[in-house]
This record gives sequence, C-alpha cells and structure tokens, in this order.
Amino acid sequence: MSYNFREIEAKWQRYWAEKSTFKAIDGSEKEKYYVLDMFPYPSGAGLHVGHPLGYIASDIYARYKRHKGFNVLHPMGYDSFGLPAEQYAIQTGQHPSVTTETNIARYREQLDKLGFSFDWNREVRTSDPKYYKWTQWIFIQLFNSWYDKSKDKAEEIEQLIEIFKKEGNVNIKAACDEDTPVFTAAEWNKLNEKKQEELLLKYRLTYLADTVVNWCPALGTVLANDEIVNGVSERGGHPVVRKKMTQWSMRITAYAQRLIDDLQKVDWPQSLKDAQANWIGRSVGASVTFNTMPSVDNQSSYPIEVFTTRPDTIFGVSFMTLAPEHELVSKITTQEQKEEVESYVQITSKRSERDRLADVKSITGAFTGAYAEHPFTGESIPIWIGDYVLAGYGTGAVMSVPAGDQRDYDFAKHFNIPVPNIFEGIDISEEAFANKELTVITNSGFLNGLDFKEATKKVISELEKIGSGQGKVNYRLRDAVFSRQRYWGEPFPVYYVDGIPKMISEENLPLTLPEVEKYLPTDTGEPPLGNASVWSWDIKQCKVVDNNLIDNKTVFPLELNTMPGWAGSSQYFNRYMDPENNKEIFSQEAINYWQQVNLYIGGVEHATGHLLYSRFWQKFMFDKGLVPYEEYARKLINQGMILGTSAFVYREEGTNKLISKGLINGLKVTPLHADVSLVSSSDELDIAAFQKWRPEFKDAEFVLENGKYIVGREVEKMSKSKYNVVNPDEICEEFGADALRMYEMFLGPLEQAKPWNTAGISGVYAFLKKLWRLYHSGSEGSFHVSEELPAKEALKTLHKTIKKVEEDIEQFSFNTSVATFMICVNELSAQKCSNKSILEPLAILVSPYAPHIAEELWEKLGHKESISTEPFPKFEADYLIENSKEYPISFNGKMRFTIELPLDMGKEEIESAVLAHEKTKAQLQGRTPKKVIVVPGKIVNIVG
RNA sequence: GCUCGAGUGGUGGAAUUGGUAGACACGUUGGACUUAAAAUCCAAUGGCCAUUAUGGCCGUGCGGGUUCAAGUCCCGCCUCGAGUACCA
Repeated sequence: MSYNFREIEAKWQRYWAEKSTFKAIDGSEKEKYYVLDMFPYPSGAGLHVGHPLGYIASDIYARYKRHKGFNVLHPMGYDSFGLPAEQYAIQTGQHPSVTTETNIARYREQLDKLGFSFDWNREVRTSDPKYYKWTQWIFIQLFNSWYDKSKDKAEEIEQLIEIFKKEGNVNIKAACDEDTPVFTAAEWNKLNEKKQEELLLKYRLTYLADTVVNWCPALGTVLANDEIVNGVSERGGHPVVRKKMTQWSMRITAYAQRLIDDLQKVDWPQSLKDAQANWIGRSVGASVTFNTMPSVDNQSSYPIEVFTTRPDTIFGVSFMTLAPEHELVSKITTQEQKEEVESYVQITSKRSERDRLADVKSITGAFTGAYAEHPFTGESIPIWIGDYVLAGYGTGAVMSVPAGDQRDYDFAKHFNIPVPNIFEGIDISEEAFANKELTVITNSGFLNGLDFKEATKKVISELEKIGSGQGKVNYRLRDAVFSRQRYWGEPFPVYYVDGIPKMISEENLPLTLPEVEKYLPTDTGEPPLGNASVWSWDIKQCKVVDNNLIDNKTVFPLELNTMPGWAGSSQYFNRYMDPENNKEIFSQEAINYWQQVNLYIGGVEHATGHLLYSRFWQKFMFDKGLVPYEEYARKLINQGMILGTSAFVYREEGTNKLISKGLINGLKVTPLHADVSLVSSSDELDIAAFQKWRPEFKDAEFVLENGKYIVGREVEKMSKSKYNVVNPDEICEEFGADALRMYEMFLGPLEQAKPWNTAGISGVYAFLKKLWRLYHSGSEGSFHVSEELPAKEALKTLHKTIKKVEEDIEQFSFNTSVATFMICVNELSAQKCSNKSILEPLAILVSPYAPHIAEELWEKLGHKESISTEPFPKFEADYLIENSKEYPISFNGKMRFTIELPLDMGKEEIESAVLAHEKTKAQLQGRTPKKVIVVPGKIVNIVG
C-alpha cells in the first residue's frame, strides 16, 4: 500500500467537516486558548502559496494546543467589504455581493483543501448585515461618548450634557476640537438645540467636521494616510490631492497616549511596536503664543500659537514661519508684501504633495511684512511663510531658532535673517547645533547657564506666569477620517434633521445597504448611495422606532457615505466569541470565557492601519465595560511574505529576437516576465508553450544555448502581474496538502521573507513517503506494527524528537522541527523500528504539521476517534542515553582537549583539568596561574 | 536623514544563545536497481593543499577589540531590506 495522499486528504477533510471535529465549546471545563488569523479580503485572484503561510503556522499551533488539552478557538471569516468588488461592479454592473459571494466560495474551497482546523460554525463576514449591525452599533456608542482626560476614560455624552447644564465647560478636561469655545452654564442653557448639538459634536468620539482630506479623484473617494504610499494611492497608484470636505472622523487622538503606553502590555514584535510608536509620534515640548504687533496696515493684534520641542531656545528666535495655508496669513500680510505673499501661496498650493516631497532641498518662502512680539524681550520678530512648515502638524506655525534647528538655519541663511547664537562655546557659523544634551544656554536672559532640562522647566514656568504658553505634548497621529464615498461598505446609522446628525435607534439596526442603479457618484456629485431610491422607504420604517423625530410626512436625509475598510476589521476578533448573537454584540459569558486572543498571526503591513484602529476600538469597549482587557491580542506574530521567483526572457532591443540568458553578453536587451509555469526547474523555457501563451512571439527568433532557452531569475513579490504566482491547488494535486504545509514551514523562519521554490518540495514529500513506509513494513508494504518492546535506540530517537518538537513549537521555530522529523524518520528507518509504542506517539507529534496522514495512521493503529485531541507525548529524559556531554576545551588554538562527563556532575573534573592546563600555560608564560571556576553545564570561567 | 532588521556553502537555511560552524533539505556528481525512464536506495559535496589510511591550513560582509574560546559580545565601517519622512 502506497501513500495515496489524494484519497487520505479528501477522506479526513470530509470526516472533520461531518463530525465538526474542531468546534470550540463555549464555557468548556478545559482551559481556553484563542488562536486568531487576520481574516482575508476575498479577492478575485484566489489564493497563491504565499497567503496560507500564516494560516498554516496558526493551525499548527492550534492543533498543538488541542493536543495539550486546551479548548481551542480557531475561527476564520472574511473581510468582505472593499474596493475591488465595487470597481468590478462599476465595470460590469455585477452586484458586489455576487462577486464577493463567488470569491468567498473559491477561497473556502482553497482553504478546505489545506486541511485547516477552523471552527467554521463561527464564520463572520463584514458585509453580512447580521455582522455589520454591530459595526454600526459601535459607531453609535462612539457617537454617544466623549473622552474625559481627567479620568483618562470614555464617558457617556449624557453625563457631559449634565455638566454643561450645571457649570458649562470651564472645568471640563476633554479630548475635543481645538476651536471649542469656553462657555458657562447660563450660556449653554440659552443655546438652541442645534447650537448645542454643534458644540457636542466637538466632544463626541466620532464627529462630523470639515477636514482637509486626501482626495483621490480617480477612485472618487477619500483615503486615510495609511492608504497612501509615496503620495499616490496604495491601490492603483493614482494621484491624491488635498481637499476640504465634511467627513465623519474618529477621535483616536484621545487615546494616543494609551495606545503608546499599552504597547508594553503586549507581546508583539519590537519592530511593530516601534512602527506604532513612531506613527503616533509623541513629542514633548511647549505651546507658546506670540502676538502680532499692530502696524500701519493692521491695527489689530492676533495671537499666533506655536508648538516647540525646544522652548529652552526661545531667546534664539529670530523669525517666525507660518505654513502658507495658515489662516492668519491673509490677515496679517501688509499691503507692501501682499503681492509677493499671494503669489507664493499660489505657487505652493499648485505644487502637488509629491513635488513638495521630492524637492526638499530648495528653500522657498516669503516675508509677510508683519511682526510678532517676543514674549520675554518684547523685540519685534519678522513673520515669514514657508512651505517647510506643514499646515497639518502642530499649529501650522513655528518659532524659528536658526541656531538650534537646521531647517530654520538654512531658511535664515537663504533670506539673510540674523542667526543669534544662544549656545555656550558652540560654533554655529557653518550649521545649526541641534544636540540638546551637550550644551548650556547663553545670551538668554534668565535662562543663562542652564542646560536643556533645567532651561525647559524654567521657561515653561515663566511662560505660564505671563500667560504666554504652557508645557504640551504633541502627537503626530491625526484623528482618523471615517467617511468613504463608496457603495460597498457599511452604511452609517445616521440621518440628518436640520443638518444635525442623529443616530438611528439601536433596535432598528442594521440599516442595510440599499440597491442602487449604478455604483458611481450621482450626477450631483453625491456618493453612490445617493442613487438609491428605496431609502426614503427605509426612513419611513424608522418612524416606528423614532417616532418622536420622524413622521410619515417628513423624510429626513440619510448619511450617504459608507464606512472605511477598517471599520469591520476593528471588532471581528470579539465577535467570533459569540457570532450568532442577535441581541448583543457578544454575551458577557462568551467574552468572560474567551477573554482575549492568545495568539494573533498576520502580516506586518497592517502595523499602522488595522492593528492601530482595532486597539483603539478595544480600548473604547474596555472603557464602556464591555471587554475585560484593554488589549485584545496578547501575543502577535508577523509572518514574513513568501516571495515569487520571477522568470525573464530577454528581447534584443529593436528586434524580435529572444536571447537566452547566457548569450546576452553586453547586448542591449529588455527583460520580459515569462510565466513561471512555463519554465522547468533547471530554468529551461518551454518555447512552444511560451509562444502559445504570448502569441506576439509566435514568429520570434529564439537564440538558444546548447539547444535550450535559459531564462533569467529574480526574486520579487508574488503577484499576478509578475507571472510568478504559484497556485496551492496545483501543489496539493501533485504532492498533497500535508507536503505543502510542511514545506511552507520548512522554507525558513516564520517571520522572515523568503522566496518560494517549488523544486524543494520533493524533500518533504519524500519524508512523508518514508513516514508512511515506517508504518507499512509488512510484506508488499502492508500496514504492520509490532507490539514488542522497542529498542533503547528507538526510544532515544523518539524522546529526542519529542523534546525538540515541543520546544520548537513553543518558540514558533516550525522550520527546525520539520528537520527534526526528517532526522527522526531516517533514524527509525535505519533501526528498522516498527514498534507500536514508538509509532503511536510519533503520529501525534506529526499531526499538527501533517494532520491528514497522521489521522490515517492513527486509524490504522486501531483508534476510532480523531487524533486531534490525543495528549501530546511526554518527554522523559531517562530515555536519552545521552546523559553525558563532551566539553571541548581549547587554549591558544594549539592545545585542545576534551573531557567527557555526566551532565549534572563533573565540576571537579573540569576544574582539575582546566586547572592543570592553566598551570602549564602559566608556567610557559612565566606568571602565576589564574583561579579556575567551573559552572556546571555552562562550562568554564577563569577569573584572574 | 531618522528608526528598526539582516549579511553564514551553488541555493533555502541550522548552530543547545559564548563551546567541534555549515544540522536538515534543494541542487550537483558518482554508483546500485532497470531494456529504458520514473520511483527508490547508497556515497560524495565550504575552499585550498597533501595523500598510503592517518592529515594540514583558511573560512560566518570588512577592520579592530574582549576572552582559554566569537557566526554569537564590544567599537568603527560597508552593503542590503523594511518602515517613516521638511514632525518644529
């Protein structure tokens, strides 16, 4: 009987599905363990071999944990809202839900072939109304909350209203809009409802605001910062422009500090934590207000607020710079400078973001003609505008200290502005001195002689005294724009009364996505939902619930934007705990049992997107008392990308000749991608198949070497457009899912990017066949195990393997455990081992990696139940005959000797041997011997 | 520029965290079985030198250092990759 993986794999996949083998039990007596994968967006291209890498790793770990006696939750679902299905709809008219359904079916089929132990009963889809009901629900909770900075916690908006009624907002410390006015209780109570609502919007955790957004005309939508790469859209590479729009935003900045601090609570890769901390970009400094000086043109004085990390250098200010977009620019510019300033503002606004980024070197700016008063010296400081100051960071204005900042220095030199030196003993004739640790301040009034720390402290207290500033922490992180002008996303549960947003009542959720005629913006430029005709009907239904606000006659407009891609993915991990619940987002029993994700595996590309937003939502839910942990994923691993090995043919320029790689020798050639499936493992191109694939080369001349056309190779990202995609289905067909699973693990460390090479799979395939043969040592390869007691040697091999495999899995070194299995099977084969007491535990060991073959062997060993919850074999050190170890000791590279001794003994032996050696050596060198100290198991230390 | 990370055979990668570098696998070469191929099995495989078996020297990006002992630790470079970018 040979290893027929096709039959075996189909059989066990059917068995698992029928018996619901991997169903996670809510509230089981067993200890819980939650293993989560980042759920995929079901794209039309299907899976390539790179996609399942993380899923295989998590599956191995989940299966291992089941063997270790845990009640494992290992769910899967789909992030099924998204742009590609919508774009396909625009092109073809096919409803995105149909496209999505088809793609999901294909994904499911591909996933099933790989033998994952997912609990499919818990599947979620973000585009399913039963699911997005709860995405909308969270949105409402955010809308009804504000952030109390004094408690560092989200609170009910009702509570805020009560405070406003009693004492206004003077005592409130909240995360709110910058432009929130101060008001008293009396003033609040006098306001009409609309005005009150407008003020409340400045406090709500999700709010409507005019924001400058990244507008992508080609995609017809707004993009978040993390959806833009190098100034163009991540998807499609279209240009992006800045545009002002009214949008929903999420007040994630309220949580900036907690998002940084709590990184300490999680076991995540340091690089990912760094990326998040950088993205949030905390900087400590002060906010300082400079007042403009009244002039002939301008009698009034305006305050200009700046943020600086170097308040200690305030006496070195020789000018101020505003971003060209700063709102004060038009107000303070003098008649004389008007023309120059306006033309400069014109030029900079025309420059695209991309140009601005590309051109960092050239220094541009214009003088406004206005001056500000220095808060301490009273000197007049010229106010400039320059595009090196960004409107979007801090206050869009800086106090320029050329002595301490290189950009200010360059600007000053370029425009002949003085550069006062405020650093003792530092030469600033060539460049600015930005190292704050290494100097003391001088020429700075009351700050003279102080270092950075002391001066900063002192200046802040002085600023506070004169009311011109205070210490401040600034974050790079912006509030997250939450509106998208798309069809295929969650509708907002929002309607408008007199321009004021209202939430649809919770019992009326979900507000389902309506049908539309076309998926493009309306003729009047409204988002695609504006095309829906059935929404007014929906609204009338709402009256049943919201009868105070909606009657049969009045139709209130609904929000026409939809939510962004990250909305649905910010809560799915908790929803898996209780996915069918239609009354609550999840029951308290479910969340209290499953608590949080123990292991989360996914790609690092979500570092500043999904992984940040979902932490924010979790913290909010924690504040609301809905979840027991402030962080939802205790441990996270980023699996590395599997890269493709692209193949190239080389066309000689200006000809239709394709030159074999070895014959290029300086010829001018254009490399062209060739589909990797047309190339043999020895890099030979199948010319006939290639011509069929690319009819334009039907008449091309192929210049061969040794009768072959040899392609060039290059490692690139695996992608359809590079024709280097390897399909897992084909691998499964040829070698089986078990071989694919083991090979993906064998390729290299989980977290590292590594190139795919199909040829290498023969090694693990041969291993599986050898493993099979180990259990089929009977005549003609029939199944045979012996009941005899195993040889010592075999026991040693087994226990060595148990130890290593367990250690490897715990450390996620799956690649080395595959090697361990190979060694194990080779040794057992050589020993002609067929003992049941060896082969039974071996099947369990292999089972997380190659579950199908393990189940089959387990059944043949006479077991009726699935192998999946069999206890993991116990390692017993006694079986390792290897209870002594050789300690090599070499001195000077010349003398070399080895001591063999038991592991836990032999201190004296080592000591005396080393001592003897040391004595000889000391004698040779004519000195007294050093003391020799031997640490058991840790070899030797010599102390002088 | 800044912040992380990595450089080991022809290739992917091991190395008990300071203790015999190159496990395991691919590839290559030779052999067995076969009419042949596939499959399978065996042997060799870092480089150089020597050879009658035994051996010798060099070797983990480069240059220093610590140590009896360095791929591993320290200092200074080089190269590549990822993230971020006029962040005040």
